Amino acid sequence: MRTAKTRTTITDVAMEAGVHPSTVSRVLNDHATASVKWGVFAPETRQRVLAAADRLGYRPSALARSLRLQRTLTLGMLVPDITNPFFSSIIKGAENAARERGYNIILCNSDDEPQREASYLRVLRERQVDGLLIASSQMADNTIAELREEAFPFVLLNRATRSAEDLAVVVDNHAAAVEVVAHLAALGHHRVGHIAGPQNTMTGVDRYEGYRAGVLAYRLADEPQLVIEADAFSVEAGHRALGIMLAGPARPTAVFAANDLIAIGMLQRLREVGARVPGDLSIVGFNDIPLAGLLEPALTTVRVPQLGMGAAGAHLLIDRLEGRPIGDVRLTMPTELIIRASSGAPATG
Amino acid sequence: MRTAKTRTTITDVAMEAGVHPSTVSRVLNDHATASVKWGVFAPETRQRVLAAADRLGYRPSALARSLRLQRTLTLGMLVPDITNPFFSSIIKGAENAARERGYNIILCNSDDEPQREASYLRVLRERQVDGLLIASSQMADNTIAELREEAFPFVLLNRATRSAEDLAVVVDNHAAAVEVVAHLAALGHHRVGHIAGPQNTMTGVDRYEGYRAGVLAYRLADEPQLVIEADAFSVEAGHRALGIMLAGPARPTAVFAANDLIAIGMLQRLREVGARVPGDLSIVGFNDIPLAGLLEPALTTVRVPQLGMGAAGAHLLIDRLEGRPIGDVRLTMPTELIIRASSGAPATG
DNA sequence: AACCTCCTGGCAATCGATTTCAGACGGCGC
DNA sequence: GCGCCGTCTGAAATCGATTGCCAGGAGGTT
Repeated sequence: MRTAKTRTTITDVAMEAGVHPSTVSRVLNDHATASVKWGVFAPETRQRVLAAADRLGYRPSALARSLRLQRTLTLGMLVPDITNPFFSSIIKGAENAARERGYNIILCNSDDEPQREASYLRVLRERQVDGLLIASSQMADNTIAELREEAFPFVLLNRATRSAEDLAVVVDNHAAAVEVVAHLAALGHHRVGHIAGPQNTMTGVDRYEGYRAGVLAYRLADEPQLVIEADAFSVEAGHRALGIMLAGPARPTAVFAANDLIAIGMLQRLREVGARVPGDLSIVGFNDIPLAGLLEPALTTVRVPQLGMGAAGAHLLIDRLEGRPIGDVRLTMPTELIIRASSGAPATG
Repeated sequence: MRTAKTRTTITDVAMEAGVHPSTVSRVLNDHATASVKWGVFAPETRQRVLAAADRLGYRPSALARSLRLQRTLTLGMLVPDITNPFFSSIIKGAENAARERGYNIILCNSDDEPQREASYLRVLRERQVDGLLIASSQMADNTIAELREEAFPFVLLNRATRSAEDLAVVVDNHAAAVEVVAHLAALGHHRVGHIAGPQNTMTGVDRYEGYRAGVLAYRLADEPQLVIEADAFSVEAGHRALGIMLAGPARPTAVFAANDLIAIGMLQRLREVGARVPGDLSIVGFNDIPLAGLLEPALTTVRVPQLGMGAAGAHLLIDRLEGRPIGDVRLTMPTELIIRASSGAPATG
């Protein structure tokens, strides 16, 4: 019983219909032959084959087909942490788009460990995924360079490389960060701090540099102690980092967090010390994850179109795979500053 | 250049090493033959093969191997919504466990649409995934019955069926719900409401019935208007449902939400109407998603070991796939009531 | 010296579908 | 009536790896 019944193959269908397997294949795929331009089959044969396939509940083996065609209709996706709502939204967007176009996604959670990343990369290539969606921010540039050299198709999400030929979907982190600082300056803040993301990531660096540009442009207080580098884009790291900043002499009236999770960690810290937001400290995040608007106070943040980024990435990759013309190699999605309750005017005096 | 270089195959390695492909296969897999009990090869041959494989950067094709072996070392996973933190944690747990044991996961987001579910199910079986992890709560029981009849291996996560043979990893929703009501009763609440989950899901029904049992056991107010069925396990549904309850004559002093997202929607509604939590209304959720403790007020909720459930599900499935002995067909994970700030004594008078 | 045993590694079938090449058959024009 | 052409279908190779079976050779025993 256990392994008794083997799957029904194309040969079974052929036997049942009394034709050759190749005929079955052609009928089911509406295939053109050298002589037949548009798979026009004798209606009688066609019917017999379809009926037989139906009767036997035939399901073609994607494995066999992939082996023959040398394409799997599968994309590999590498993300640092699926429980980060930012990435889960991106995944959802990518998965939807891929599905629409007939592709599936094998998901790999790297936990930001280079070793896991490398191991997954190997596995995905052994499985002959047609292409890769890489949202893993820490992946070493030379790992990516390797992919590029081997002409393995991939698209970077929420990061880019120096190479101008790599496909990537990004946002203008620098400009958005400047906009955040502008917003805080307009509210009357002069001492604006920044909890930066890890500086070995592109987003971390770009947002930090945008912050610096904003500080200079708006002539805000420019002191080293106003910036702390968080060791991860996480709640815990934000909690720790703000603790460090508050223990020092910085005394900011507003702090720009490198992402929403860091901002949430900061809010938590502020609750612990009994500070009011935005009364004692204004907080601005980045990404606008689904829960950002539901926090208390609701978080002012930069909206990044997460579903859109995922979808754009998948479409870009599939366009490349299918040889369609590609517009821009680097796609920049629009951002929008969403002003909510966590940012306000500084306390006077 | 584009398609010039085809992948290096086992035949290439064989040629390079001057041996037969079968020898390469056996060396690389340390394989026993009829006569050779433990893949003992002439060290010289062995070295030559390994060196050749290394020199050519040989990567076996998982596709070809899977076709031959009739197993893909791949699991399919169906979830209703990856952006729900509850499920993303389960996915993470499952993925970690699967990875440890050499399996990969193809992720499918059903969005709770039966049509998408069915379509994914078909695709996953065409791809010959070795087994399925099903966390999709709405999947019709007869779809599952079909899988069972065809002896297709699967494990249900966070739900079960009536059939005693189906593998499942669950929590005792009924008992946990009773415990929630007990907690609220102990705080002095007499009018405890319930925003129930969709009653076409097992978790929705079990938690509702546990609530009912608790209400009866603790002799609390037992009025129909104290229960509203949310139309989804989502923030928006919770927001709507509490609005409906508050518009009616129910006047609860505490409400048990069928899950944390519903509870978050309720908190949002209460902020809008200016009610204080827990002063005006105590709120209890279910699941303890990662952000539950970071909300303001921090959410009292039932902790469900999400990573553990995912991991247990993956292990259970793989045990079944590999023919290992299986302890309990239905694994019940422990829950724990986490008391935080959102539940307190009712206002007196 | 003949025979047996034990290693080692080659041969070929197999997994299931696709596709090129070629053959068969029927009809039509001359 | 014969040849040609167009339409359909069959035969067989192919994708890349695994594995049962078998052959040949080395070494030991009688």
